[in-house]
Amino acid sequence: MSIRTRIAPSPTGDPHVGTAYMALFNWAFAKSQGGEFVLRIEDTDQARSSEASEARILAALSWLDLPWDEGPDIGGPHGPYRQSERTAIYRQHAQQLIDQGHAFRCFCTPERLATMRAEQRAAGAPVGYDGRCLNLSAAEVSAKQTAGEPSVVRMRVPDSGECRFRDELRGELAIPCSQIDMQVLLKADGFPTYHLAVVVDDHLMGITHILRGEEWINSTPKHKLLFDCFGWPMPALVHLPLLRNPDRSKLSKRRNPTSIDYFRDVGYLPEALTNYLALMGFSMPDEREIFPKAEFLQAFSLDRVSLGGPIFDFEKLNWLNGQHIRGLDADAFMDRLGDWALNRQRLAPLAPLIQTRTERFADIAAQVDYLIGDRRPLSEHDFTHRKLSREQVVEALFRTARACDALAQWRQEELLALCKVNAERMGLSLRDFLAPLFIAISGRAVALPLFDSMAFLGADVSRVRLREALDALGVSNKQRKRLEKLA
RNA sequence: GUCCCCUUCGUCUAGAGGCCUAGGACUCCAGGUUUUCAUCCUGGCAACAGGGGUUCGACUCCCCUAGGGGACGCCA
Repeated sequence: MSIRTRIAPSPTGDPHVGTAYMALFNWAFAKSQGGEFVLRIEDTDQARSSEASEARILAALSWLDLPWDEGPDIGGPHGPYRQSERTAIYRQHAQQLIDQGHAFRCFCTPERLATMRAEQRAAGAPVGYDGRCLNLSAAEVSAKQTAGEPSVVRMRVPDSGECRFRDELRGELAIPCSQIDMQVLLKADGFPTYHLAVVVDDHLMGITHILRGEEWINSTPKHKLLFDCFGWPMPALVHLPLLRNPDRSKLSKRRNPTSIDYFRDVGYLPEALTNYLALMGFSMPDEREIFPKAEFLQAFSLDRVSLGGPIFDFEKLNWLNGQHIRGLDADAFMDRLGDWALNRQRLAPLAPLIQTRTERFADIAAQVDYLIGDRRPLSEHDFTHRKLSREQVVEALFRTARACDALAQWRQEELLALCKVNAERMGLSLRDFLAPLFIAISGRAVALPLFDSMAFLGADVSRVRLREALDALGVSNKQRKRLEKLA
């Protein structure tokens, strides 16, 4: 049987470099053995999923040149490849589980569940559903349903024993059943949770090997149980290590740029990024470090995968990107540079801003330098302001950085709104509040409009610049603690 | 708190019981090439988490401890 792997991103934000990492390994594993690589969109979270995000993920994976054989855009024999279009399938399977006694209706409110968890945690017990609705009679269930009470479907879990499964890199793993929660399978809105959808789809789409992040090991028993209930064979499992921040925590946008678009925008070559990602947990048999994707594919083998969580090291990525750039011949170099810098599509949003401010084309470079390339390095005295104290400058930057970290949608209106709110809280005019931000983002007091600039630069670059500004000002731990308590 | 995973230079890693005086790469340092800088070349600093076993022999196998990470959502 032919090998089939998949990448199953959730379109809930920026295309994440972790998705690229998993896609690369899934792609390499399948393709190295003549198999297929499937792209499936896991958009079962109605509140957070967006078409825009899906489009960006597809574009990002295309940019990295990780082509999929089946997917929402190109179809295939196992479609649809978007989970929101498969809800009937999940409902039918959930019903089957109920009919066979493997699942049950639960009417507990989110509020009750939250209190329950808080109590369990306080008591030091394993946190999980307490089984209140476990033994509702059929009559009780239908009475509640006709009364219009919202409900979910939960899976039943054996209350003793342990769940065993095999990880191709770690061998046999066992997790006590007491640790497995009675997971919600179907939400009140009729959409499946990840756990139901992933099992049903992986089976129906003929996935033979699941390469995913280590963070999933603990929920594997839920999946194993479901595969068993349905009487389906479990795909082979490969849990890859997680990419880490320098402090070894899971890579996060709060501490590092994580959007694939960031890497494109600041001028990394896609082949350099995939090359670098291939080095995370994998090594060539001859220890070569600079190689094209085709050779990675050729050499790929699970027994060359290591398990320690690799720290994402921009220094080494920069070196590697330099190697790839210098490896280009002059023509290719010019083409690639042109695609990056003088890209019509990329520059389009800038045109209306620059045109009105230009008398000679020579004026342009100085206006956009901080948008096309890096902003100049900052020091403390760049932030001296005629009205604002140093403390106020720091606070304005901190508030903005914090709000930006939490921002779901990187849009001008949202940015303006968050600045207005924070300026008001500090009792400052918007103009004064924005002054340090201009410095942080552009490196100067007078620049193109701030929110246009931030929108153009994107979330990751903007966040990095705000963090760097705070670093330049040298915020003490004491001050940081005070700032973190601010409303 | 409960459970699970992981552990070789600061970082990415090689290492499948003797090839190990532990190798390579990034960073850093020193020298060389270069009108400057960068590239490039040469050299250097730097690690088997600790403790017990098993074995003639342990970086490699087992156990314990420690450290790190992850999971515990009607998120994925």
